[in-house]
This record gives sequence, structure tokens and C-alpha cells, in this order.
Amino acid sequence: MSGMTSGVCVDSDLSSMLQRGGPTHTHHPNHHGYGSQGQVGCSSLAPSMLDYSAEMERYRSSIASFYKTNVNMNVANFPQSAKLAARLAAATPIFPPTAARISAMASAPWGCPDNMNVNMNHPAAMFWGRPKSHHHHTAGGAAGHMTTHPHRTSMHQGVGAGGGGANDGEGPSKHGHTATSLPAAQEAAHHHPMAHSNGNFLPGYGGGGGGPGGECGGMNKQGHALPDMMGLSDGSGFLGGLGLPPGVIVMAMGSPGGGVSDSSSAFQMTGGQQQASSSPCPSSSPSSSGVAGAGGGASSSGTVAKRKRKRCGVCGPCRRLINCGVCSSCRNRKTGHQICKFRKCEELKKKAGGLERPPSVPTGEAFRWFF
DNA sequence: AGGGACGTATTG
DNA sequence: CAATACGTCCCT
Ligand SMILES: [Zn+2]
Ligand SMILES: [Zn+2]
Repeated sequence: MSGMTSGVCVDSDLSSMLQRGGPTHTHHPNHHGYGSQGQVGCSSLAPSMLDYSAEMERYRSSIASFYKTNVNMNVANFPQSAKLAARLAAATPIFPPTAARISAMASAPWGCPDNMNVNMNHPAAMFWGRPKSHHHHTAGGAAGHMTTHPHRTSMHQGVGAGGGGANDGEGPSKHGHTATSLPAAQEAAHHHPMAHSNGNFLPGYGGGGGGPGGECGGMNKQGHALPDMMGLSDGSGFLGGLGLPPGVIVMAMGSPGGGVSDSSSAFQMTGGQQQASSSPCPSSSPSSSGVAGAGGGASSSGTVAKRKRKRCGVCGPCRRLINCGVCSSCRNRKTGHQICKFRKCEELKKKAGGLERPPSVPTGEAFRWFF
């Protein structure tokens, strides 16, 4: 009863393709250098993972096939970072937007094969991958194919999408039943027995293992994961993100609006000032900048205008690359201007207004934990 | 308490 | 300038 519009299991198809797709894998995509903003971390363990490169190739193949067949995938909800990642990962001669779509079918969405929710026509999409390497690929075999234009503006949610034939310029709309039922599925928990909990978020980089030169990626196809699950598995107990393909896998669904991380990198040093190497010129004097918060927050109290906080970038939600497209925030993004609920940084949620109230060990004590 | 709407900081 | 998302106000 629920859904199962077209009984096509992506997984199955994919598998088939994989089998048939005899990639001539000649060159190995050795794209490394992603360790910029941290979200890139690698899982470090790749036991049964033969060559992820090979896998990659296969994926690409399958992807290509898919592309041929399903060119109409919706590519919404991909934050720029996601899009970017998609492109990088895909690193194929195909058009950027296309790449995104393609990857989209590489895996199964939150639907479980059992339910067959894996419809590619789904209005929402999930996406795995890296946010962006910040710099164009430094060097890499795949890079050569990239046709990325240094120019930004690439494609907006619906504008550039049409590049090649996308029919849905924007698709804001509610297809009718889709929009309505989807949210329920997501927001409501759809507990799955073996949910791997791999939403569209980035690989955690806390593990550290692996070395600088080795990016590992265990691929975990089948990503049954619901938005909720991902949300629940936030950074704290999160440990299932190790299975990421070298590229990105997007589950397509399409949905109104796309989301992009506020600062693509999304990394803030909890302290308040972020001194990342990417930052052009941090400094500035901490003294009141005159930023009156938003909406008039600062007006009342005081002088200290709190600068707008940024996502921690490490929590589960933060790792998500794309918007679910069905949550209230996503649906109201136009007016609400809020990030997808599932992507809302937990840190921000905590203090989101509560602010100062850290009932807990002072700084020094924290260290004791280690000893 | 939660969600929507709005202003606006921030970034590209 | 546009896009995105944070912070707050307001309504329910
Ligand atoms: Zn959402
Ligand atoms: Zn976060």
C-alpha cells in the first residue's frame, strides 16, 4: 500500500548493471586531496573492499546507463556543496547536473527494498559525498575530464538545471500526494531492522585512521536510511558512515528547493572564531562589530552582538549534504529561511536561543577525562 | 512548546 | 547581487 509506484528496485538494477558493466578500468581515480574541510575524513578501514576504484568505475558505468535511461531525475535539494561534490566525484565528461542525477540512482533512498520505495521518481533525495574540496581538484586523473567552470552561478535550483533537457525547471510543486505523504514517512520514524544509518551525510572524519595519502572508502550500497535515522545517529554514536564510495551516491527524489550549506565548509571552532586556513582574514577585532543579530536580538541587551553562529560541521545533521525536501523547513524554505530539519546542526539547536548555560565541567576538568 | 514568517548576517 | 541559513518575533 504505501507508495511503490513503480516496482523497480534500484538495487536490483544496479546490481545487474554492475555485473554487466565490465569496466575497463584503466586509470585509477586517485583523487586525493580532499582533506580540506574535514568532512572528508576517511573511514580508514577497508577490509573487504577490493578496489574502491574499481567500484567507482562500476558505479560510473551503472550511472551512465542509468543516465541514458533516466535522464529526468530531479536534482533538487542538492546544496551547492552537494552538487559540487557530485561533480567532483563523478568527474565524468558529462554535464555537471547530469552527474548529480546520475549518481542519484546509484543507491537506494531511504526506502527499503522491501517496500520498494526506491523509486527514482521520489520527491526527495539523499546524497552521500564530500562537501567540496574547496579548491579545484589539485591534481588527479579524473580531473582531466572535469569540465568545471571556474565560474560560479552554475546552476541554481531550477535555473540551470535545464541545461540539457531537464524538464522540471524547478518543480516546486507538490506533485499532489507525494509531498504530503513523504513527510510523514520521514518525520515519522520508519524503523528498519538493519538500517545502516547512512543518510546523506558526509563521512565522519573523527576516526582518523588511514593516512594522509590513503582515502579509503568502504562502500556500503544499500543505504536504507531515513532522515530520522540519520538524525538520530548524530555524531555522538555515529559510526556507520564508514562506507562511502569514493564518489558520491545520490538518492534521487527531487524536491522543492535545494539547500546549500551556509558556508560550504561549515566548520566552526566551537570557540567562536574560526581560524581555518581557508578563512581569508579572520582577525578583525572582536570588539562589537555592530552586528545586531537578526531580527533585533541585540537591541535589547546589550552590546555584545553575537555573531551568527555557524554549523559545527561535525554533527550528524551537519554532515548531511542535501535537504530532505519534505520536512517543514524544506517546504517552507522560501519563507522560513531555515535549513532542513534534518540538517540543522545539533549544536545550534542546543543553544539556539538558550545560550549560555553550560552546566558542566569547566574547561580544566574536561581534560581530566583523558587521564 | 513548536512552527511559520521575517530580517539580516554571511558567503560566493 | 543572489543564495543560504541563523536568530528572533509572532501566532497558535
Ligand atoms: Zn528537510
Ligand atoms: Zn553540527
